Order: sequence, then C-alpha cells, then structure tokens
Amino acid sequence: MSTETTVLTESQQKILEFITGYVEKHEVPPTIREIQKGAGISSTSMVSYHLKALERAQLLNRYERQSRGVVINNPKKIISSNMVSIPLMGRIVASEPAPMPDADALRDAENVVQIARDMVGNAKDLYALEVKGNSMIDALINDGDIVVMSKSAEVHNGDLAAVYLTVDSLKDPSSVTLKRVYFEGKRLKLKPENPTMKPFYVEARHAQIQGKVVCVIRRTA
Amino acid sequence: MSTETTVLTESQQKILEFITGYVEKHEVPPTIREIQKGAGISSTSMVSYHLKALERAQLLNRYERQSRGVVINNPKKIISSNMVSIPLMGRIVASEPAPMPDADALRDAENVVQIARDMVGNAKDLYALEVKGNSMIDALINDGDIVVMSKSAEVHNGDLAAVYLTVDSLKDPSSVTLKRVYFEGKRLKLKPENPTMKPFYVEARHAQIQGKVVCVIRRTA
DNA sequence: TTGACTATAGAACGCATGTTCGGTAGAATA
DNA sequence: TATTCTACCGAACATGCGTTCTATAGTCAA
Repeated sequence: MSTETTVLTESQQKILEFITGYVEKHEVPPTIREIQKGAGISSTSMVSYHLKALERAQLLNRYERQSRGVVINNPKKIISSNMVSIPLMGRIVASEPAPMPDADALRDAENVVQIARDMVGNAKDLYALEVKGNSMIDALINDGDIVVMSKSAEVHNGDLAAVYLTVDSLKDPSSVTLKRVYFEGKRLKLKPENPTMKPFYVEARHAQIQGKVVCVIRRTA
Repeated sequence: MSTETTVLTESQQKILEFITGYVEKHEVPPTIREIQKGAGISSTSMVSYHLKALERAQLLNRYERQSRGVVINNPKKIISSNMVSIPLMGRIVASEPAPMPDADALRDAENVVQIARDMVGNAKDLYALEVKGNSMIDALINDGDIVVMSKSAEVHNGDLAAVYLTVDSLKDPSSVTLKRVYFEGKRLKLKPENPTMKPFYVEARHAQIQGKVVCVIRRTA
C-alpha cells in the first residue's frame, strides 16, 4: 500500500467532503460550479485546479470533459454494494426440530435480516432463525442470537450444522443442537464449538441434519 | 402497493438496461445522447419521450434540466442505503488492550465490514475488531469472531463492554475481557455472557472500559 | 373521411458546464 | 536582484446537453 503523504489543503478537504455529501444526497456527482458554491471556492478554475491535484493524489477519478465526471475514489465502495436479504423464518428451540421453510415460505417472510454478501460466501437458499433459550451455549450461541442457515448447502465434514437428535443422548439432553459434524461410518461425531468441551457420538440413524450454519449474529446493544 | 401493469416497449426496456449497465460501469448516469446511442434510439427527443414514460411508471427519477439527471428507481438502492460500513481496525487479543482508533485511523482503514444498520441501532463511531484466540469463550465469543464496538457510546449498567484489567484478577487471568458491566460505587461488577458462570468484581481504578460492544458476528462457513 | 392520439425524426434553441487563458501576488530559489 | 513556482482570480470559449418545436405516419373510433 502506497503511504504517500499527500498534504491536503483546506479547500481540497472541503471539496472532498462536499462531493461525498452531494453524491449521498443526489445519487449523482456535482458539477464544477456546484462544487464551487458548495465548497466555497472562488472560481471554477480554482475548482479545476484542485480537482487536478486530488486526481494526482488518487483521491478521485475524473472523466475528462464530461459533465459531473468526477467520482470519489473510495476503496470501501469496491467492497460495498453487495448485500443479501435473508428471511427471518422464526425461532429455533432446543426441544423442537428447526423449521425448514419451503420456497413459498421464504418468499412470504415478513422479517428479513440484512447482511453483507461476504459474510455468507456463495451459500444459497439462506434463511435465518432466532435462537430461543440458552441451551446452546455449548455452541457459543446465546438467547436472542440469530443463526443464518443454508437450506441447500451440503454439509461436509467439519461444518457447523443444526442436528436434530431423535433419540436423546446422555451428554446432551436437548433435541436440536448446533455442532460441527464429522461422518464416521454409521456414527456421527458431534463436536461443540466450545473448545473446552469434548466431542461425542451418535448413531447416524438417530440424527437428522437440518441445515448448515453459515453465520451467527449477536446484537448486544 | 400499486400493481399498475405498465407495459414497457422494447425501447423502454433497452433504455432501462442501458442506464443500469452504464451506471455500474461509470458510476455516473449517462446523458440523453449517450442513452440515444447506447440504446439505439433515433433521436434525443425520442429518448426524452421515453424517459417521461418511464418516470410516470415510477421506474426512474429525473432531475429536471440537470445533466445526467436520471437515476434508476431501484428498490435495492433503498436497502443498500440502510447499510453501514464499519472499518475493521485490527485484532483484539486477550493479553493486550484493545485498539482504540482515532478519527484518522478510522478513515484510513483498509478493510471494512458491512452490516445492516438495524443491527447496530443508532450507535455512532463504530469500528470492528477480529478476536484472536479463544480466551473469550466465557463471553460466548470464539476465535475469529468479529466484534463491533462503538467508540463514543456511553457504557451504561448492563451493557456489554470491553474491559481492560490493569491488575489481573484471580478469576480471569486475561487482561482484556468482554463482560456486562455494572457500576457499584468504587467496584465494578463484571458479568460473563455465559449464564452458567458467576459474576465477579474488580476495583474501578483497576479497570479501563474500552468501548461498548454493539454486535458480534461469527462466520462459520 | 375526419379528428384525436401515439410513435417517430430531425433540427434548432439556449442554458449548463468543463476547460483554458491572461494576469496578479507571494514565496522560494538561484 | 532576478527568476521560477505555486496559489489564485475573472472572464471568455467551445462544446455538452436537456428541452422543445415542427413535421410525418400510423392507428383507432366516431
């Protein structure tokens, strides 16, 4: 990363701020004369002069001779813009199987959770569940946390998944748990997220894998 | 919601497509004449004609007599404006005080985390830290989790906060922990998120509150 | 047929807008 | 001191660009 210490004059900072503000408000970059008034510059030629400096400093890009041809060079924008809306399908309770919504239910969901795409990678058919109760603290998941699941993603060895146990085990009396799963023949190894806890085993026919956990979100404020 | 079935002519669809493509590529809306060429319309007056129709159909907004004053009315835009970019300022390690970035550092952050605004409420001056190590599992926080903190938010009774202990306690040998804090005179009650663990107390002068935790995000895929 | 309406073309109008040029003043340099 | 460089101003220039006007067809209903 080039840490070129380009000193910005007061005018140049004002111009940058004005442009960012203008774009946020109008969805379109300003004209030279709008910059002139907005940033309190005395003449259009001065604006042009400063814009050239800012362009040299890589702080914005210009399209020559194009009206409103000035876009701020914000590297954050590149990362930005990709969001994903995930339907919030209900609650996940330890004593019941997790809801597995069909396509219609997904479309009609009233509440949605919005997160950035890079949080969930390429996973498709996402839905979210709110965790009720604190019986999943062994998965480091608290009451009120939101787990984002993928309906269609295959669960591979080592993935965190929602597992519904049709026969309760001794170790874990709750029926639905979030664990990392490993396929070992007819057995399933279930490993808690909490590294201080030991994995345990169930017979595969006594476990239903209900979905792959893609992301967990906790609002604390 | 008005479900007015506005039939779009071929030209109008082409215009819409061209504008969206142009904006994606140039970050600036096109001019009338660029639309004319790009969408294969015969004259500028025809473009104007079609744009009026599209505006009536609520498919785009126009700023009268402004160059490039045409913005597509994409409902997804509304969603994306509800997002917030949070600079990822580094790692939080149990044995060191958490980084507290100043304004410059916030602006220059290279990585950002994007989440929906409703995840963080009205909190201002947000920054994010990646948790390194698994010494915070008592706060239900794992290695690799991302905690979103507010630099300026006041920490009130019961808020989850990052606390740096200048004198190690017996209960918790790590120096920085995430706990719910309660102010009790000269003492501070620190309550782990894990409900099976008991709160403990430190003298206020031995603890620095480093920020309020607003949200925790865990990518598991 | 006539009249109303829509779709289309081409050109012209007039303000918007990016650019450039001549000139001034102060600071730095040689 | 003379010179060069940067910051600045005001005005003019040339084109960009949205708008509008006129004219031509085609369609449909009365």
